[in-house]
Amino acid sequence: MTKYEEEIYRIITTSKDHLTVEQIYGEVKKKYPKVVMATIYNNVNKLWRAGLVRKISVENMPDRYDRIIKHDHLVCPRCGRLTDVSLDGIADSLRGQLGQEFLAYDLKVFYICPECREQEREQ
Amino acid sequence: MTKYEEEIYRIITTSKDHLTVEQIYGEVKKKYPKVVMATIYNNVNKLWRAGLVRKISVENMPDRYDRIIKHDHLVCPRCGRLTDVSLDGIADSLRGQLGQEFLAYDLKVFYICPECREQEREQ
DNA sequence: TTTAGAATTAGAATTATTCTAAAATCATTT
DNA sequence: AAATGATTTTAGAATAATTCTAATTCTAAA
Repeated sequence: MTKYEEEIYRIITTSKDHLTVEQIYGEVKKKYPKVVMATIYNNVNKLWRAGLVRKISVENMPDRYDRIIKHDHLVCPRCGRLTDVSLDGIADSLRGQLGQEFLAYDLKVFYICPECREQEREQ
Repeated sequence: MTKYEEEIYRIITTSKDHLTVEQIYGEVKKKYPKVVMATIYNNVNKLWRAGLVRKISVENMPDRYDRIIKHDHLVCPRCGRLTDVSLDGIADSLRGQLGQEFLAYDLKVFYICPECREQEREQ
């Protein structure tokens, strides 16, 4: 691993949030102020292709990066907030219903997050 | 509905495939050769915001559009092919496990499609 | 040290998408 | 049918996101 790979890997896997390349860029800059965007792209893609980080795509939102460890996501369509959640039994259910092997699955549940629900009440 | 909205809606909802804006553009052009890309973007976004079509985002693939009718997707990470599939019991399982209401969910199952599996065997 | 290979940089190039203002179209009222 | 105002479409510029390329720097082995 090169220093940037290592740093970017560390940032993605230790962050509580789900970071965009823009945000990762901001973080890497704190330690290596001269880094350029191309390096962030190079390295997140490398990490992603190597299966070391996970990329999360949601319609009309920038891609975000996450640790690999298996979990699902709640997505608030109002504010874009992602929340980790672990749902049981999905893989078993898929295995039962699909007549074939699968590699992985990706489950997003859309809901209005508490903050947005609160805001709505205020209006 | 304007003529383009109508045409684009028809194209998305009657296609067997899951079309990109590029492909929708190609289709609309058959009937209205002078149409420009901006019109496609305007109208798919309008349809999407109105909840009349669904947008599908998969990492490292262009967004695609689909009919609204509820179903899940198999995704082949090799070739990008999307296949419709209807999986039962997911919503119930979510309702049981989440302590809160949700709006919708989005489930993608990654698998190597028959064509790609075949290709692999040939090598 | 020198050198070969990999990593990083800078910036250009490409692609995707949005924005803006003008032109065209449409529906409605006169 | 002509005039009006509202909406839609167009063209092209502007912006944003991402990739590419070639030059430079770094690293580690000979």
